[in-house]
Amino acid sequence: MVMEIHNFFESYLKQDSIFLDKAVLTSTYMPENIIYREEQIQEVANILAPALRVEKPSNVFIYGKTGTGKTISIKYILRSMSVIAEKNNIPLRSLYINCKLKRVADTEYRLLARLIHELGKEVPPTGLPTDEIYSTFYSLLDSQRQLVLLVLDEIDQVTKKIGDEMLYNLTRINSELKQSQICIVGISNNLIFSENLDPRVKSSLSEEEIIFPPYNAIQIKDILEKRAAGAFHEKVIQAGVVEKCAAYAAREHGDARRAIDLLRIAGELAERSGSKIVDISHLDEAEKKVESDKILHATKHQPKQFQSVLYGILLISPQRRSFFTGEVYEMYKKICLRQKFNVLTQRRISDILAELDMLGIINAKIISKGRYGRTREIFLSLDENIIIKLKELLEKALQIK
DNA sequence: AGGTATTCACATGAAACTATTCTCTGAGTTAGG
DNA sequence: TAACTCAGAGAATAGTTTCATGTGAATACCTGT
Repeated sequence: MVMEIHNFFESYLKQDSIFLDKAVLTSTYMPENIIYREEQIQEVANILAPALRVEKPSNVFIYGKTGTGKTISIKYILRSMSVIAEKNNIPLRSLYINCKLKRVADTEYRLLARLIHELGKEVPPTGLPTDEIYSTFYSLLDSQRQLVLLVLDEIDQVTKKIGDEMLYNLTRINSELKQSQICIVGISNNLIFSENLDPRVKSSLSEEEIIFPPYNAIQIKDILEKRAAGAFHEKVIQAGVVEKCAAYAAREHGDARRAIDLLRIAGELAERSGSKIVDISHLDEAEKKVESDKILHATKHQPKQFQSVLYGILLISPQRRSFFTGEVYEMYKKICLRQKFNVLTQRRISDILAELDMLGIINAKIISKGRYGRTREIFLSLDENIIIKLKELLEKALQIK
């Protein structure tokens, strides 16, 4: 047994990979130059350039859907700015925070804690009053003369959870600081994000706005080709694969990241099956895998109650094409009783259903049945394979049967 | 027939509560001098 | 007397409950012909 594993690793090592450098297809990879985004990068650079003279640039807001190159562009700019700053001894500091990361920066406290961490000081994960965290942050910022570029990626996620009060505080930091200056760059996926923001915050935060339009199919194809050339050995990718991949992503509002992910997974699947090439069939398989992984992963880390609701839906769905909140709630109650979980209120279930809808696991529409009330009409539009896997997962998690 | 008023079955929002996790503080305890 | 322990106070957070209010259109109920 041990020997077998040993042999497996030996031969795994010997077999040459179809990948030249897989890292090229990951989201952390930084290309030499970013194509089709030159205009936007120049614009942002124009706005932020005063930072190099230690003058406070205008706050910037960047909009654009997922996979339109926002994050990578801003990182690219930050990187080259800090290179220059270092060379010329400019006290410039850039902080990049992704606000969406669960349990890292998705609350006011944690976001600040994260910022402090980036500034090189540790702070306990909980237990302290928020004001204290604020003052630590202030004093840390003000400890020396410097200009801080604060990039908040997916900023809409924070506001959704904790309101815009903290953004207001951030915009006011400058007046409190004696030595330093801070410039905020907000990045948002949501195009109408700033509309339901406190007007004061809105005006001071979005002094400048830049929009990243989606890529079209041709652009995605070019991007993919460039990446593929770096990632795979020559002649691995079969004709038409890149094209199809691009077409698929273009259909989904020009999301380049998805296209790149898809290509990477297709490559991994091909490699795992021992193939020397990547063809369309691998791509199709990858597409399915991405979808099912997304859903399985999302459900796996949810609380029991959430899983119970989903299990209830799975039990109802084979018989019915669509069903309503009340029915799901009844089924859910039965499950809880049987498994001796405590039963949550319908109010909560309503929220859980909304979350399931957000995750794309169910498809819910709010309809009015006139005299017979108003409710969600729920469809479960998952592939048969995924349903089976999902059911297995849930039964295990909930210890059913 | 045509118009309007009701009414159902939830949706949606806000606030408040609960359990858990964590820090900090200071009293009490211990061990060594 | 310094070092250690440990309970209790105070905070933040996720998940939930409670209370309140909103809502779209199929029906019930009128009205006048």
